[in-house]
Amino acid sequence: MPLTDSPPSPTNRAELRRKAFLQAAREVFLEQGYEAANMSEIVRRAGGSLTTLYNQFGDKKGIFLATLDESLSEITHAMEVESQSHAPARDGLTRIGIQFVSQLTRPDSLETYRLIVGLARQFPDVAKSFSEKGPDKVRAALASYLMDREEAGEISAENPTQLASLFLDMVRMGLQSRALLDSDFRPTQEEVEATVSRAVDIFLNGVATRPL
Amino acid sequence: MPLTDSPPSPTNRAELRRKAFLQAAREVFLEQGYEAANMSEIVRRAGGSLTTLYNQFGDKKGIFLATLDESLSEITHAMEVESQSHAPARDGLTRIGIQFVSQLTRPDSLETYRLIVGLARQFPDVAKSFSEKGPDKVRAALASYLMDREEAGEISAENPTQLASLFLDMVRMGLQSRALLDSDFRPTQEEVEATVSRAVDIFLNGVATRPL
DNA sequence: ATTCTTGGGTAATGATCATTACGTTCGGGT
DNA sequence: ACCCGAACGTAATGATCATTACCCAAGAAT
Repeated sequence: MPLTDSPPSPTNRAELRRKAFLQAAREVFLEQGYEAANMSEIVRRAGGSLTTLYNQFGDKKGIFLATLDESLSEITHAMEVESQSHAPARDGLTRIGIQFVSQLTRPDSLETYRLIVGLARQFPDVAKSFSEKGPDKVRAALASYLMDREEAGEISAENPTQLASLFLDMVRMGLQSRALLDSDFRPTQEEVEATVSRAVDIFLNGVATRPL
Repeated sequence: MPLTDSPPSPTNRAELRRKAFLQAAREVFLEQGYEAANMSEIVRRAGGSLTTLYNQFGDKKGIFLATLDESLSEITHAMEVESQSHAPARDGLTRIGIQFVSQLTRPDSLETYRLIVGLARQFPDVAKSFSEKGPDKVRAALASYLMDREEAGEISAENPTQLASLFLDMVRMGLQSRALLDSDFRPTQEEVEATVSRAVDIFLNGVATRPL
């Protein structure tokens, strides 16, 4: 287990190696997938040697989990929703939606998600930890914002968590599911905004021309 | 290319073999994933021999594509949406939604989807063909139903296709995304109905207590 | 300077398959 | 009963790795 204290000037050699390995491994896993990824390729890109790689991470699964951890914390961190806001519903939802979708359709978020979904059977713990750190957190944050808006009398939110899920799925999946299946597709900022704005419309007011 | 005519009584031997291979291959691919799937294991389960397997399908990718085709047509066929219906919006949407979600959360639909998503980078053509045969078809069917409902004056549907996507994503993803990450999760009929009914409510009337 | 530890480079080692080759057997058409 | 092509079963063949062994260099500590 790496200690955080190190001699002042000569920055921990091992630490540098580790960073380089993680960076390279992440590239390789995202590009090739878990099975197809080649340990030697990682070393080729990171420099260093197979020996060191194995000493630091144990085995292939070990280094894979380590890279996932890094990717996850990066993604989920960038998603710390601004749900403390007391902005009016339309504004707040739009802002949150755009933030959320932009984050999820970044190429490496997508690739990471592909990996996790593909391996959910093999590594259930990874998938679970992802759910908790990512989706669950965002949903909870949005739910609390919705409750705030209900108190303001703008909306009716009996079941805020379920409602939050519905909204997130709505803004998210149009673009994400397309992107998941077509790895060349990358939505523009305008597309993101248009999708979100349409979703917010429907979420708030529905499509009925009269109560149905 | 296999001809469809065969001697009346002695049902085409090759045809039987083919069915058995496809069935076994599908099991193996869904259980193990593409890379990990073992050709000999397929033969072990199907009976017959490696030689015959290769003669019928060419190579591993070939038999994989063949099984995918079968899975897809099975799924989409079962979903030949009752979009010809002229039922009132709430009824029609509810029925379509339930049908759709039940279908997609079946274990082998989920596993098939996992496989395709995981391989989208490696075999873009597979992912594309899946999109066309599956999602695109369903979306189009729903869009036409929405237009019908617009003519009936029940809803306003400027952009029916986009609207269809939003609705489908809404009903679908709550359960599907949970199931994708947790391979043990299987929604009950009640959960499906509750989710869909809530989604239909919001889709039709929104959550706003007054126009926003 | 010398030992000691850790990382580097290269080449085993051992598995695990996809894919093919080969000699045998079987069914059914004559 | 005889023949032919299609299946069988088994065992190559050849790749491709994960993982390990070995031996050498360099830096730190003594």
